[in-house]
Amino acid sequence: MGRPKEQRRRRRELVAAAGRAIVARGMAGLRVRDVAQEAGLSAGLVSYYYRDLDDLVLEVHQDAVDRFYWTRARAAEEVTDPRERIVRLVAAGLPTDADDLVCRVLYETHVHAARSRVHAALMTALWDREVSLYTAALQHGRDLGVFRLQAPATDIASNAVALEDAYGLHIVGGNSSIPREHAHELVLRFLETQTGCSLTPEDGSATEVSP
Amino acid sequence: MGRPKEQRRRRRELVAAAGRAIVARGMAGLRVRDVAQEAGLSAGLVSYYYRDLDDLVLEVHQDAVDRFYWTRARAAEEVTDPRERIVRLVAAGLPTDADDLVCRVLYETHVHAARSRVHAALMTALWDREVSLYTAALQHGRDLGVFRLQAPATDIASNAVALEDAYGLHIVGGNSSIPREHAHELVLRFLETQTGCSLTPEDGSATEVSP
Amino acid sequence: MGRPKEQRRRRRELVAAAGRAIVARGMAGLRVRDVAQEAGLSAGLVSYYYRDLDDLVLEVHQDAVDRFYWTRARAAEEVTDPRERIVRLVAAGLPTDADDLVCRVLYETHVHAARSRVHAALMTALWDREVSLYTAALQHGRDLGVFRLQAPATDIASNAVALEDAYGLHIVGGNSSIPREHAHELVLRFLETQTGCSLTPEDGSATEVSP
Amino acid sequence: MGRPKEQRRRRRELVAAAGRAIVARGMAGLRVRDVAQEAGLSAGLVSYYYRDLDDLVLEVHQDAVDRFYWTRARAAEEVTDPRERIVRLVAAGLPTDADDLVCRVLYETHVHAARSRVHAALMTALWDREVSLYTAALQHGRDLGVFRLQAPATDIASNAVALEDAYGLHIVGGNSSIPREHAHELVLRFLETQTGCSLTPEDGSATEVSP
DNA sequence: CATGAATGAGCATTCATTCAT
DNA sequence: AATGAATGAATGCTCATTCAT
Repeated sequence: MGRPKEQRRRRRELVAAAGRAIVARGMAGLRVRDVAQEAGLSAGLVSYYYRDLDDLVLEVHQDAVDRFYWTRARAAEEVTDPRERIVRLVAAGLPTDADDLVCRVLYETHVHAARSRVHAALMTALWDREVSLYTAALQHGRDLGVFRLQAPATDIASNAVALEDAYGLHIVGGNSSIPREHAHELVLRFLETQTGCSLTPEDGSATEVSP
Repeated sequence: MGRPKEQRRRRRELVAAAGRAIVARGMAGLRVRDVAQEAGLSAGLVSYYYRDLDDLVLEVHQDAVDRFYWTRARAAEEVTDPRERIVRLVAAGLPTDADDLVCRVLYETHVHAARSRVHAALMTALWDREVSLYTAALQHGRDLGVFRLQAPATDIASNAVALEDAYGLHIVGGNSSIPREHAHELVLRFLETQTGCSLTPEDGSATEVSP
Repeated sequence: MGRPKEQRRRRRELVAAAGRAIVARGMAGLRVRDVAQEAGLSAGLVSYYYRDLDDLVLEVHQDAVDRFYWTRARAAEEVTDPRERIVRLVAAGLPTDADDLVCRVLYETHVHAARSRVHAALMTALWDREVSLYTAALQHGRDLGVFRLQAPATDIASNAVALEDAYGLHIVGGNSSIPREHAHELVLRFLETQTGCSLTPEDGSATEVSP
Repeated sequence: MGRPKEQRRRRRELVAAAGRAIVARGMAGLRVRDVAQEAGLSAGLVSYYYRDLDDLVLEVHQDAVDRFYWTRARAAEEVTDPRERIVRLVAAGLPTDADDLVCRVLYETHVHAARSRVHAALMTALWDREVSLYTAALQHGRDLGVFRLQAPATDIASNAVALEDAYGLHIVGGNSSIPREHAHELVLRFLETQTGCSLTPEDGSATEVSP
């Protein structure tokens, strides 16, 4: 019944609206009304498309995970130099600012994962994919002889992703002791020591660190 | 007017109950009823003690911050050896398990900080205190000649706290790719490379890492 | 957006129901539930139409004022003879019986006026309009030479309205010493002495009072 | 049990407090809490003295009736001249101002009489006593040859009391078209025409009205 | 497809009352 | 005698949902 094209469009709108609503009201406080208002629709229509709010929330999480992952993956793919690739991964791995929508949705859903198996699974999946991204870049650099890794690639990758996660949490949370730029520096310095390679992005000529 | 002793006792009970309720239902979904039920009291009595739920939530956050910080500070103070001190800081900095109450409350309130100045301030304060704890321990070890720091003490401290924050988030969130033990290892390995010092806790005889 | 016709009908129903509820429970004791029950609707719907009960109460007052005034004005207009007109004004100015709905609503709101500027204004407005009605009728009779007024027309009018107000209050209040018929007599006798004109309605031939 | 003196004192305090509370919140909206707060006591104690609020309200009504009646009776008794007596009755029959406590209580209870037999009886009793007061004064003046009554004494008395009741209602209700002074004038003018006797209180020498 | 009307369940809150002190 | 603690009932309100249009 109806045109499936319209259906899909509406659902995409609702996912976007729900994301904004979650950011505004908090995951656990999400109400059908909020989604409707964000979407500029009636509350009844939201129920019409999503019988269960949890389904909608799940799609929001999936959507955020995809957006976040592919943004980073694409950013990394755009360059071949392993140093450049790492620098780009870090840049795309931190929230652009305290209002970064995708990141805020992800933190909301991540904390919510403590109460939901499905969301825990999505969180785990994103983690694994992010670690893979870093691992691949690190191994690539090592294979090219650019990086001299001080630890197993997956360990370095894990810690890099962890640092991003933590600093991201504090950035969107408004921790005044950690400006985004500072966080950015700290992650890069960490990777420099772990790869034995300068990753200063400003001068454009990332060079090996002399011992 | 009444017995202030009883008042304070009740309020402490309610703070504890509210913490459990927040963990169970989520920060934004917290209802007076939940707190009352957790405390085994009537809903009316919760309103009687806390006209505004926000006040109660704030006390929960403060309480969690204090508990978390002092547990770590005390754990660190119990030993004088800088290596032991670092090891203890890491152990006390990660959730004991996925159900660690204080940690789950902290993650709930941290994400909520994105919507509340006051909670952002509390989160910032905890961060600063944790970084100080690590910084002091690192400087102490350096002064004793045990640590050869590969970066400024505060930078290493920041990254250490960040790693704990992130791994803690994934532990309580049920990330099956990061068991607590693994996270523990990763943080310690990070600190070993940054301090140039073995921090293996098992054998009890932490020794310098030979280059 | 919806059918305004239906909206207005529902609101009129609610005003009527609220009037009955006020009479049954008293102005200050009015509850949303009472209105809903009187209207045979759910309590939620009352809130849906009137966010604030005060707004509904205000409309009830306005409605009662209008009904009361226009009933009297129309009654007076139906006849041209000034004596008949006065007689009709008096008859329409007293409650039909102790259960007269409009009158009971008016007394409830009048007493409530002591606590509310808005209701005081409505009460004043009704008073002024009633006095005007009598004043006009008295002047008309005087101009025709039927009445010989013993005092300024507005003074007589004021006192006539006051007598109705007081006797009406006692009639709806169940004062057993003042049956409606007696009150009616007393007001008419007062007006006979003030107009120097017989106003006996029974025999149908009101004649001048001989001095 | 206990000292009955204290009991009676407390109950008198509560009656006074309840009167103030009724004026502030309205008869039907009266709550135990309001009485307690007005009396500066705990809510539990009000329940202790008056198991049923209706009993307290009844005493408030009785108290107001007594106060109102005896204030007038005493005012009238203080002078022997029938004109002076009438003038004093009128003065004591109108509220001193819009906040006149006894009068406001009486109007609250009078309107409430429409819902309560007992209060209707009290209202009737007050009415009868007031009419008696006027009737006696009028007959006294007539017997002395000072008044030439234009109607039966009880009829004039009834109308006089009615005028006071109505103007009093509008005065406490805040009817801006009827200042107290104006109401006072209108009642006196009415009585002058009915008694054929000047009742101007200002000059101190009330004299017969020449026809 | 989309809305406003309408409901009932669930919520926080307020209240009168009871109880221990 | 008097109070504050504590509760359960009741109230108003908000919400998700259903339905007619």
